[in-house]
Amino acid sequence: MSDTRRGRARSEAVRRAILEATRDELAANGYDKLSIDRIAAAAGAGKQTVYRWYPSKSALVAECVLDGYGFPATGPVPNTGAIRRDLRDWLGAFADHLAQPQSAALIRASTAAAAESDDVALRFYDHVTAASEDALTARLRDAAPAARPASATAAAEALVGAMLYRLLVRQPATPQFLDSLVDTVLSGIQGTGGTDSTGTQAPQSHT
Amino acid sequence: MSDTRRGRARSEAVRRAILEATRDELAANGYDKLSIDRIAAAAGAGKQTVYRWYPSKSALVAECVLDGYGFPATGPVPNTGAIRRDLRDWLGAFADHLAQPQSAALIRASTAAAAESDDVALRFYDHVTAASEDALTARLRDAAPAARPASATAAAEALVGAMLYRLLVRQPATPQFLDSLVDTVLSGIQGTGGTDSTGTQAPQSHT
Amino acid sequence: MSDTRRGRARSEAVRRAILEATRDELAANGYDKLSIDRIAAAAGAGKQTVYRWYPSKSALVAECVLDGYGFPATGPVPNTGAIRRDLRDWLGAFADHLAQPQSAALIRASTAAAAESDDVALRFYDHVTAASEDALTARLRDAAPAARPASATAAAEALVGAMLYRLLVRQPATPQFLDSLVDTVLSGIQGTGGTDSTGTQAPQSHT
Amino acid sequence: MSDTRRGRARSEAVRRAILEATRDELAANGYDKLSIDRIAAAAGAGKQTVYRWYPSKSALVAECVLDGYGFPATGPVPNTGAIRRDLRDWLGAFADHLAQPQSAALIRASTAAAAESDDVALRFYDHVTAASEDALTARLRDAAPAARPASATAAAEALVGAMLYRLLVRQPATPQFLDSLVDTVLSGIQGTGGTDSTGTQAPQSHT
DNA sequence: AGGTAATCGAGACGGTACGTCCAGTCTTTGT
DNA sequence: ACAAAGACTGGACGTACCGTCTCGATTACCT
Repeated sequence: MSDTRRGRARSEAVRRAILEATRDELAANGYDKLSIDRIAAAAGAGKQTVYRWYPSKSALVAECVLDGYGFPATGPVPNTGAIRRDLRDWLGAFADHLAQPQSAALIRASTAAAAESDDVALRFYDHVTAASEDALTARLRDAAPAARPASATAAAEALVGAMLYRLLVRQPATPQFLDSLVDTVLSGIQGTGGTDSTGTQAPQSHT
Repeated sequence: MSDTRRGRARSEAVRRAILEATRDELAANGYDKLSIDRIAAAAGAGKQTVYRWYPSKSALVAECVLDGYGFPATGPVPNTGAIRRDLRDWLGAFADHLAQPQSAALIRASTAAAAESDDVALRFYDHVTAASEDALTARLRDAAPAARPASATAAAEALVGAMLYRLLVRQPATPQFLDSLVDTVLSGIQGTGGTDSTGTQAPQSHT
Repeated sequence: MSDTRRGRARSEAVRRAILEATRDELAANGYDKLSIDRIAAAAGAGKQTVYRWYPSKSALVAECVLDGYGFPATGPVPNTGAIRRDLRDWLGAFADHLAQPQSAALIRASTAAAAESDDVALRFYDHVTAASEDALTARLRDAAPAARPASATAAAEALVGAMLYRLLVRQPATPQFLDSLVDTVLSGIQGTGGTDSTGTQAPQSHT
Repeated sequence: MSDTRRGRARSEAVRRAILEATRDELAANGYDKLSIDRIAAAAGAGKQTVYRWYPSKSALVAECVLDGYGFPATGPVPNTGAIRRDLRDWLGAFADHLAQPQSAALIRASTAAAAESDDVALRFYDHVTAASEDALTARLRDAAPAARPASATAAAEALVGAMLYRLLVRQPATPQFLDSLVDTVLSGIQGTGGTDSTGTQAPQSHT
């Protein structure tokens, strides 16, 4: 009873070459114009080899961007004691990464891939939300132990959503924008404060 | 010196038929598998006529979703006096729209189109951010005249970004999520409060 | 009771412009790539006007080449008393005309048109065979009153057929070829002479 | 240094299917209305495969008619000792072939193809003239060893030219016409005889 | 050492869609 | 009524890719 496979072993080197070629093609031409033929040619591989590793264009892109090149590692939020500055720095690092044209192209490509494929969408969600929510939750737990977990999710997705939205619509995430974003998420809309004299304090259910 | 156009007039009826066929195709197959051939056939039009109106797949989709069918009109935020409830209702109406599978497909398609094309991305931004920011700004002005304009933009994009992100990654915008989102945007992350004893109050410049 | 047509009269000038544009297009691109759009544009005419005069591409080409430009008038065979030289000169003049690249292109185009359309084929036959047979018959009647009419037809079509065949297959009608052709038609294949010691003199019926 | 071809071998079966589909299409619709789309569909092949084998409509038709179906093999002229009857039989067999509507359509198509393309024209010439000239020369050598080679070419092209001309202009090659043609080529125009009392015996140079 | 089997580059295969061009018709305005 | 202009449906063009299949040539394991 043996699980060692017979025949020639699959080459990791070829797989890497395919991912690199994919990354280059994505940065140059975007998701829509991605061509398996071109990728295979650029990687010096046969088309069949590409399909052996990745069954579809979207799977290839997901692998490339999420587990290979392109998406930032989303490290932990730093903890200097000053939460506003820490959050701002963390978000700024993310913005700096998105400001590189090549990274922007890769992430836009992965959003297009996620729009097409449910599988990729879920991988995208798992990779992005989980990481950023964890980072945020960990930092907030230090600053405010009473924070409810749902708030961290909402805040994480508001931050990530706003950043990706800006990327999608080609608006730069300026320092001013990042400041306003951090302020909003930490303190609520300026001027409304944390209280609502006319509304109900408890969240209302809808739908 | 004449501005009268010679030749047969361009048919608005055909244009509408093209947009309707596009809408149906998008809902059925998604952006990637959209075929101009099929759209033209379904609209009873020649391919050339489609290209006469819209130079590319992305332009067609943008017109279809933004100025035709699919994207909610993003009306004004209601003003019952209770801002939290008003905002929650406004967002809930948006979420209800996105919960319809057909609408979800159309909007995912338009995000894919925006990812492909700078032009479409800007039209998307103009249509979505401007409308939601205006609605939000108008409502906040009533509630808190002192709010800075930048906050409205950040808040609007945080809300819209979070909603679109959820749509993209196939996560339903549950009532609980909407509640948390409204709370965060109105009051900041629960537990951190409106003050930050350790951070600087004034926003820091970054990058 | 009036036979004057109401409205604007059809313009002969436009018709001529159309034929000239057709001639130029044929010489430049050949029959296959002929485009009514281009012809109309070059003639400064609307497409409808072209179709009003000529219902099809082949009719237009027939009119252009046969009754307009391109095909030689096929005048009478000269009569200097020396029939061989007269026939040779007549054929030489035809060959000279076909040697011009533009004329060659026009006639090749008309053969392509004849291959496509029965109508054009018959017009072609009427124009070409009748004229050359008449010319040949008239000359032969002077030289040999006993000649049977069928011979003139066969000889005319052998000559015309050989010339068009050479044109079709891009072989120049060299002086040597013309000499051999005239010899063959006037005297039979060299060396076989006018008698056939082993065959029957009277033509045999076949089929 | 290797001449082994890599990749999947090209399928002769597909090539044959393409030629058969072409033959059927040509017989049914003629050269002008020939559609590569339809041919590929009828052959159960992709368009690209058709283009891989034949770069253009005219090349495809040439291959189909000349080296495939349609053009008679132009066998040797029979030798029963009676040259007139032999030649008449040979030509009659050719005429019989052209009398079939389907064959007529194929050959008309190949003349249209030759009119379009220099390449096809030369292939046509090589296939037709060479074969008929060889057949004729071989037979004449037996009957009249003194015949000059140039005569055989002229005679062959006069015969072939006349036959193709009749085909082009939709005139049947009647037995009477064939008789006259054979007489003309063997003995010269009836009534002029083999001598020319008023002309020069030696061919004149022209042009 | 010699089979056996999976993988490799290469590229032909049946298809689908592309974006362009043209045929032939129809509509609009101008003459 | 005719003419130019030009939009319309329809359909073929030749190209580019898709995903599959078939080659000969490599590797690797397994007798």
